Amino acid sequence: MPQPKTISVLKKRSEFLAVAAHRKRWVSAGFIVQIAPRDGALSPSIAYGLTASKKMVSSLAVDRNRARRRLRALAQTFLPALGLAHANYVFLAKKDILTLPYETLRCDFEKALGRLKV
RNA sequence: CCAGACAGCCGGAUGGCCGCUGCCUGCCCCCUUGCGGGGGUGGGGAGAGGAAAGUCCGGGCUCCAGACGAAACGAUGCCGGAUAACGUCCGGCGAGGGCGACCUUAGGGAAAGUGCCACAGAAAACAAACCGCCUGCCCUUACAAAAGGGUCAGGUAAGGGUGAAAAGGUGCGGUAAGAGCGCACCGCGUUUUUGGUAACAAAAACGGCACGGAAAACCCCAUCGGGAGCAAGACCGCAUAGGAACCGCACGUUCCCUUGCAAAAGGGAGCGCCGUUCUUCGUCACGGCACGCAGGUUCGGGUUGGUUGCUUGAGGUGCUUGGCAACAGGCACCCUAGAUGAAUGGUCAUCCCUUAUCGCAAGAUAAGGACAAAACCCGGCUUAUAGGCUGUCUGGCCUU
RNA sequence: UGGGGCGUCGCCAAGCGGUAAGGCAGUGGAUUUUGAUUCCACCAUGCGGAGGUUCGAUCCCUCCCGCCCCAA
Repeated sequence: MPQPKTISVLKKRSEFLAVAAHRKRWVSAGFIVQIAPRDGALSPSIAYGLTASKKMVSSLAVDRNRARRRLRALAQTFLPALGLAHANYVFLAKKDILTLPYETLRCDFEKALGRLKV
């Protein structure tokens, strides 16, 4: 729940590529999670990035924005408690994230984070 | 009440919990001489659209380019007005559609020129004779008349058939048969007059039909247009390097002045050459005529961070004045998103609406909530759009 | 942001004002004992969609839809 700032956001293209190159991921119905180790010296020990592409989600900007917001809501709420320290996460949205109930997404989120190790 | 036309508006509502991005602000800490900056933690307030879309036009703004003109290229195209501008809007005109309210309209020029009009048809554009009709001549029956005929000579655009289109239409006269050959009306053209700013309309006279379509075929005429775009542009930081290769250079000439004995040097003017603007050309302007600096092209290498531009603007709302209107003027009030792997939300509840099922009904349950999200900013156009509301008008039916 | 191009049968495609070539594939038949090859025949509710110009549009014009490429 509301904690002092313990997570930050990935913004650079090179950071996204580094996480993808680590090749560890978990696939669920609504999204895909990728994980990579994070430099321990950086002050927030967890960081995440979001991707909603035209190919995987929808060609409409409205749908892509909604998919990204649902993912961001999940990450902001549960990642500080469930995420591993010194890790970078990247979430890729899939088309079904627009229609799945929130409760299902929450269960998938917990399961995916439990399975992934650096 | 039904059907319809036009104009305008809305684009789910309220609340709880948890968040995001700017702005204002209280407190604490750190850096700084100071201005100020950074971090933490509270509070307040703001936060997608009518199309934000497609990127089809027009501008503002910014940078680049020495000025102007012509050609080329592109766009527009009835008339008048509005506007910063437009291919937009408003008001008219003409043409077409609808019983009507109203709607549609790329609508300059075809006697400046070139080209096109397939098939069919005799003929498709300085018209033309296939059938037919008529006259003459000739032949035959049977001398003439009449009828029939002809590898004959003419006349004829009334009739036939073809075609999208056949060279004014209808009627009367006229004729060998016909024909604007003549006349009346209609159409067309020219001229004049009247009304109108104009497009155009109306009337009169004359002409006697001359002028087919098509310019969304080329084209001509008129008007407009310099190019690129906020990834424009500016600043800071970082990094690399002070790279490599190649290209080009007119080495002019005449006169005058100054210094000098002279050689020569400096300055000025003319001609010539070279360079400088956007595809080309021209006129003018500016600069140059040097063995040394600068220039151009290509290759190689580095950065793809931050700040700014960035939201006060042809701005909104209300009242009012002018105008048929688009719109313009005046006064008052208001400040209403500024993100950049890109905020403006997630979730829950109640209500509203729609659909489905159950039910006589009240109602219950379930599913769902149109299109579509700013990316420098405006004015338009086009396209998408569930459901709903308001006003004016038209046609029909019923009742009084 | 700016610029350019393409949609024609299941596939590859020509045509670019006058009734839509051709090849591959498919279907049927002939040849063959059978198959391949070869030969013959058949195969497009109308050229991505909607309007307009024209007598007539795949072609010309306008607006949409889908796809691709280039520059920064």
